[in-house]
Amino acid sequence: MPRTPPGQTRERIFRFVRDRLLRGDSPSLREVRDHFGFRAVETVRAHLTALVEEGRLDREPGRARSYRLPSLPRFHPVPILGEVAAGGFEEAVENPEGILPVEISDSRDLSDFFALRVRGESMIGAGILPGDTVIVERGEPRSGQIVVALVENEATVKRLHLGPGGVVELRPENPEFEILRPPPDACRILGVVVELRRTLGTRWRGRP
Amino acid sequence: MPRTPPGQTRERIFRFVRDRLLRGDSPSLREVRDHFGFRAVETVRAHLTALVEEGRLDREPGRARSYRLPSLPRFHPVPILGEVAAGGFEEAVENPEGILPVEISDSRDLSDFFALRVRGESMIGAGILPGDTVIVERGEPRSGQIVVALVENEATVKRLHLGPGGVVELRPENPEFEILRPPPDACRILGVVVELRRTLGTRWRGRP
DNA sequence: GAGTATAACAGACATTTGTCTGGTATATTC
DNA sequence: GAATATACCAGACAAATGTCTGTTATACTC
Repeated sequence: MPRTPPGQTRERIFRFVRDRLLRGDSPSLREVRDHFGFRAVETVRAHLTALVEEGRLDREPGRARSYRLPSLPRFHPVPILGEVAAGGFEEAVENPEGILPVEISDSRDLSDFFALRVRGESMIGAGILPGDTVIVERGEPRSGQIVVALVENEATVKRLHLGPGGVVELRPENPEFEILRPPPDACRILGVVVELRRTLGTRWRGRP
Repeated sequence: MPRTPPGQTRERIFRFVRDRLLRGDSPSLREVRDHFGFRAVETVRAHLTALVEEGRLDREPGRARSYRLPSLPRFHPVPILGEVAAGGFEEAVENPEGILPVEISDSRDLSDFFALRVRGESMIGAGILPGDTVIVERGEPRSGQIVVALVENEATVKRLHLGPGGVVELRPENPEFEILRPPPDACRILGVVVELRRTLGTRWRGRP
């Protein structure tokens, strides 16, 4: 293998490893060696060790395939809930429609998160359309935040307003919908919407 | 280790491995063994082999830490472009602001995808707000699709309408904005918006 | 030219990790 | 009760993988 200008091969190795890691598949030293046509494992190890020292990679010594991207946010499994309404909340978490990988800060409690598909057009004014997926964190919501609430056995996305004396208002962002003022015991705030995802397909092309 | 009811331990092992895999970290047999307090590696191997036969896990024999989730959509690295405007497009791809893992079908060409942060309020009617991140696939757009276009050296998100004779219309979805009818040589359609992501609130979110 | 840093190689070595063969115990089924 | 299936254990083994030590060559600096 001919000698290359300083840093050039290292950059190519970094990109190769990075792309493999983003696919969830950490390569072994020999796999990297073979990909670049090196003849010595040590060549790869030297480059990777340098990349770790530069802070561009992380690793655990003496472990197979342990290189990681320090800058890459870690994905955590968040259950996509189907019918929260009928059963209890915990049952819904135990039988998710699917799992969605979501970036969550390490300081948060993973079990506080879930995802929900949006029904209805009541939040169009906030850019939340039917069919969107919202990611929700359970916990005490503040006034003004967009929340998921369980009202009359149905999960609904609205903006929360807390009035004096603990009066709860759930405000839609669509003039065609009414503000909900449920009595405290008929309404349970499930959590705060922290992220929204939408896949654009062919379904709603040309919507007015 | 006491004997457990059939299937129960296997379920727990599956969940443990699944969660580790979603964090991008495939456990070794001995790591699983230690986590559950087994004394024999073979116990774990038997369970995992069964899970593979049930189709709940995938693996490559004779490879370290090679268990995978077959159901998990594969995430691919998509560059987040900063300033497309100034420089050329290829330069922007080479120097991304960050990398965003995106679910992409295997039939697509990974290098056709990029992500862009939305500026301006011209697409509020389509539920696309400033600050949102759109994921874009390069390629020939069809009339009616939401596209990213390069007009007067600035990337902009609009709905595309192709009129007779190849007339290009870029329609905002906000009554306060005008329809753009750029001459063909002053407008380059970069691609079609296929996904949208929005982070709400103060939750931490890392950018690599 | 001497010194130094970097790229790449060579090959032995140690550890991690997966594989295999056989065994014990507890249910369930016929 | 015999046969069968499953959960778990024990320990040897082999393959994959990371580690180490030493070497050669090229480029740059003083």
